[in-house]
Amino acid sequence: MKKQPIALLDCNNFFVSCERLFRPDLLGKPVLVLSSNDGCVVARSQEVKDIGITMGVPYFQIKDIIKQHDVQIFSGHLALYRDVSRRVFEVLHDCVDVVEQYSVDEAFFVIPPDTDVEVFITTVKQRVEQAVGIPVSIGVGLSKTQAKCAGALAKKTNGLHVLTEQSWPDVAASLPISSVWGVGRGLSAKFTGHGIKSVSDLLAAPTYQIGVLFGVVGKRLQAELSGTSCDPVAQKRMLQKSLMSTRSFATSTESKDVLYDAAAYHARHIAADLRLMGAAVAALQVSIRASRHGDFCLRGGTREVVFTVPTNDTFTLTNAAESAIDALYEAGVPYQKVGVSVVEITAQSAVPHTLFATEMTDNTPLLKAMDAINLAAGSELITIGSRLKTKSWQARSDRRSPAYTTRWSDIATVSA
DNA sequence: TCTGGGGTCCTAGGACCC
DNA sequence: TCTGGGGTCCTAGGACCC
Repeated sequence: MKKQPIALLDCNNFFVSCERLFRPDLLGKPVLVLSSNDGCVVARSQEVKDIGITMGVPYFQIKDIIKQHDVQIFSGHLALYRDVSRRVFEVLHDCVDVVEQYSVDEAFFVIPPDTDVEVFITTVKQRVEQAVGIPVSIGVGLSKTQAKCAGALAKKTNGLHVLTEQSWPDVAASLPISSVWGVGRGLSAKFTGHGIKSVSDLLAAPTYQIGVLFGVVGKRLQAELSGTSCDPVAQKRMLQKSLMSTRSFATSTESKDVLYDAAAYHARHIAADLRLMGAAVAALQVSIRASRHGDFCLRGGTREVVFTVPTNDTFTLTNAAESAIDALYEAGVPYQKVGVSVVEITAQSAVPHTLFATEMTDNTPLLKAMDAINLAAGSELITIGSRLKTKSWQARSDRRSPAYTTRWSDIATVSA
């Protein structure tokens, strides 16, 4: 059977492109987007990359250079980006059958059989860019890993790159092993230590030796790079395996009430997400941490609460989260972060009826109504489990753009 | 003074069993 | 004084990704 090429569609400088969508005056100007709490750089326009500002660098370290080059700054606005992302992939789904969304700004898809690859991806790129207005790149190879390599090359040219059997050996020789998808700092150092510096070096190494030294991860990388796909494009999106909500505080705190409040905030957001997914969970984990950069960096911990029956009930989850805080809290520690996560997510339809729940109240109608109101408001109008009147612990987002697409009051006005 | 948030997968090691 | 070997399952932690 002939191998069907795999493509990767990647939105260019995605968060920056989203901001520019509603601020076309910023096209061609240096723009960057900051993480929550305006902590560090998470997206850069090409102009910002050219200045030499690197990914993930703390904001306070680059304030001078930002001023010097008149860089435009935005606080990360995930709701906006998610909405734009949804539109991008809607168009992609219109173009192809087999699509696997990989992240908020990337998706793999299978090139349909008997298609001219170049023509096909050119059309896809044009359709997305015309319909949504976000510039995208597309790379094509025989595996996801090859497609990622092609995608990187695409960004350096006109946004399209197709690897062929003829071009691949030269490309492989020019690609450092550290640039490969799945090769991070640790693996890269280990590869280099064994004399494997480029993709060709890895392809030339005996497979059994790679297996011994690098385990299944190494063998899979080698196969994928040689054009044998080990990870097919998944047509159906399965239920995700875990879900978490975490946030650093604007400033650290020793207040237990703040921890309660933050834990409840995360728990009810997870509960709402679960209901949206039609899913339930059997356990919830809460973790609290002090600052990573200080005397208390090792303080904190994780606590799990198990439910007798899988649930997505906001009251149950917030109560569990607060009881976990009770167990974890130590007076006198300046806490910086609270996170709540759930694993083993199951479809709600698969939740068994229990023999043990004696008088379980069914809050479903109430919670459904609450979800609908909050969704329509575009913010948390109704909350459960809050103890504090203010959200003083919440992160700073001083330079956040309006919710152009998800909040009625923020819709852009057009004058003609 | 100020360093993100949300995921997946793999591995090693312990508990437990026969 | 002697004290197996092999298997499974679970968990915590690490590496990696966007």
